[in-house]
Amino acid sequence: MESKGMRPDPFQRDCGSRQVIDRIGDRWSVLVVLTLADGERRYGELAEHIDGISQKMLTQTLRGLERDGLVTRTVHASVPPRVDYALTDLGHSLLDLVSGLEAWATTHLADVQAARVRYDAEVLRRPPATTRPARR
Amino acid sequence: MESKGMRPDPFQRDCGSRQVIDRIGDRWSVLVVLTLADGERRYGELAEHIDGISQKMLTQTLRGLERDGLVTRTVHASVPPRVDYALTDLGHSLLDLVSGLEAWATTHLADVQAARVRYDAEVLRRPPATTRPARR
DNA sequence: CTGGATCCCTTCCGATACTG
DNA sequence: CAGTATCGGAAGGGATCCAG
Repeated sequence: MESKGMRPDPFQRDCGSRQVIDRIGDRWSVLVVLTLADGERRYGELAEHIDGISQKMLTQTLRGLERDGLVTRTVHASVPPRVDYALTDLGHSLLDLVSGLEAWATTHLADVQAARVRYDAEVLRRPPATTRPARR
Repeated sequence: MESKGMRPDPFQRDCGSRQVIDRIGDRWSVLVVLTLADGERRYGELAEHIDGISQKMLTQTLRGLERDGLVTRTVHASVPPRVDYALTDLGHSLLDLVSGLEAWATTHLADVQAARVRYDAEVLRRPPATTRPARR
């Protein structure tokens, strides 16, 4: 139980805020949230839209987001079954941030790729260190 | 080579923008960037400030950030050796976003934790499905 | 002090098969 | 259609020892 005066500090290993950052940082969570930006989507729609995600990871990611109160899961008792996912208010509050992430990624992609090429070329030019004598 | 008219699309599996998102999503990258927000830091300072990070992960994370052009690495030829890390302009452009992430995490931590408790309690109440007959 | 190299255990994650 | 169950390979990540 944290007292009112204490702010959560992600630099402390046991602070829950680090778990929150981890979830946001999750590879698929960002893409799922972005896909739900325009409104609710069916399970299959999500799977189709997010190229390369496996059934397992999609389900697992959705469960995680649901558990954290970021998305809702609505089961329609019909045949065939239909399940809709949508962002909660909490989820929407995250949307701005995540959109910003996407925007940053797309606008600075070229810079990052250029930096990588430069770095890799530099590393290749480095001598193998004073020669590594086989140990012993 | 992408033509000018094509925007990077993180929903495509092979788009580089997804790699960028992955780096941001990296567990330690966010914390390292945040630590460098106030200016350059020595290797040891970073290690001390980010509770729970191992030497290996710190070094690995810094290399990744350096490769992507987000941080600079400055070696001072002294004894004992001293290495300073600092954000590049590109790194600074990311800082706003990452700070937003931290802010969101800390302000909504309580909501997330409450949602988890609710969800977990709900799951426990669920019946073990129509009974699992030992297969066959 | 700042790491590089290794060992090794854990977690992630994709592929596949099966159920309501 | 929307999952769950399971297996095995790949990657993540900590501990330790060593070098410049």
